Amino acid sequence: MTTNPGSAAGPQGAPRPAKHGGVAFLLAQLGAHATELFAQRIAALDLTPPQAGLLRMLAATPGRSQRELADDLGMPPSRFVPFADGLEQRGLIERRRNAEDRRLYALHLTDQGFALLGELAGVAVAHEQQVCGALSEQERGQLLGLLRRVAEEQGLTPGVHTGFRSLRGK
Amino acid sequence: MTTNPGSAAGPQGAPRPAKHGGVAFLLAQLGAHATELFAQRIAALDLTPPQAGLLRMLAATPGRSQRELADDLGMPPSRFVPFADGLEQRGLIERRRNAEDRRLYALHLTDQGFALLGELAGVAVAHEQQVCGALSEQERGQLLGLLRRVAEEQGLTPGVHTGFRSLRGK
DNA sequence: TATTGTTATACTCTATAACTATA
DNA sequence: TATAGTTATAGAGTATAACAATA
Repeated sequence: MTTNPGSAAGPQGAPRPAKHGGVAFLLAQLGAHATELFAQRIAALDLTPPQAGLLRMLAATPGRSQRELADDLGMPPSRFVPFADGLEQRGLIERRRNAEDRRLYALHLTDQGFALLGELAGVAVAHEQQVCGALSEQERGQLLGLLRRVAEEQGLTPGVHTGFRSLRGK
Repeated sequence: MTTNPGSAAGPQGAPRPAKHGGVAFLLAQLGAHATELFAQRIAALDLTPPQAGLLRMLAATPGRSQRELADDLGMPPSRFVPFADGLEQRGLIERRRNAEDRRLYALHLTDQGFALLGELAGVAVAHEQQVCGALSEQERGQLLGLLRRVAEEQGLTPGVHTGFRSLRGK
């Protein structure tokens, strides 16, 4: 179809400069940016975003099964295995057998895991500062409130997100 | 979980429950979420987020070289080639030779490309509504203002983001 | 010699689907 | 029979680097 339809903003008329983006676009853009900055920071701890995510999740609710955790992280169980292996070999997490149902593992942080999580918290603070540098303390609170409302309404689980598509730091 | 072995709360004291996230974390979480919803919507147009991104970029500033565009999209030139091929074969964009420097192509939208961009605009509106459903009109404006300030201070180019890591819609 | 676009290739990542052990 | 974890494997996606044409 060459003749076409549609919108007039074509070859001739001034095409809307694809306005530079509404809230949704800015969220996507800033989200990717924040994720990238965070990935760079935690690379110093030899961690990737999904690894940091698992450590946080295990601190929040220890003893969960691999399948549950894999689901929360948005990865298939088969991928979770080598993913957890890496952290276990580094002594950051450990797999304990569940006595009641011996098919399941119960994953826990080790002392080393908790220690690293502590460092991670420090990094997160610096990261937050860097990202929010443009805003006053008050505005930061305002933004936080709005984002929380949106996140809740969208049905997102606090503290976890399945958006870490790649396992590599970047 | 039953026995709940060991301390649920870390080696000793209660570890901060990895608080559910500051501004930076929420941006990452919501950004990934918004990107996913958008990808699902434009799949109906047989487009992926980076493809939609290129169409927008070509509407905003036509005639740019492949290398420039590839850089903006965060992909190596070698990956841009088959990426552009797909859109060209669908008649959405066209490669014109640059008379001044014949090494370069000048990429442009075709009429079909403009038409599809029009449809895309409609989708974007619906997407914005869905993501901002929790907020009043006023709050939406407030959020938009805050996000723009952050984006600007972070040095992000309006309208483009390199965060589309994968070529597939998802 | 440097740069744009292209192709070739090797490598990583990923999902799917078998396989085991428990239930 | 169904489920958690694991392993194997084939396919897709990716970057690196060589190449051709132009500057």
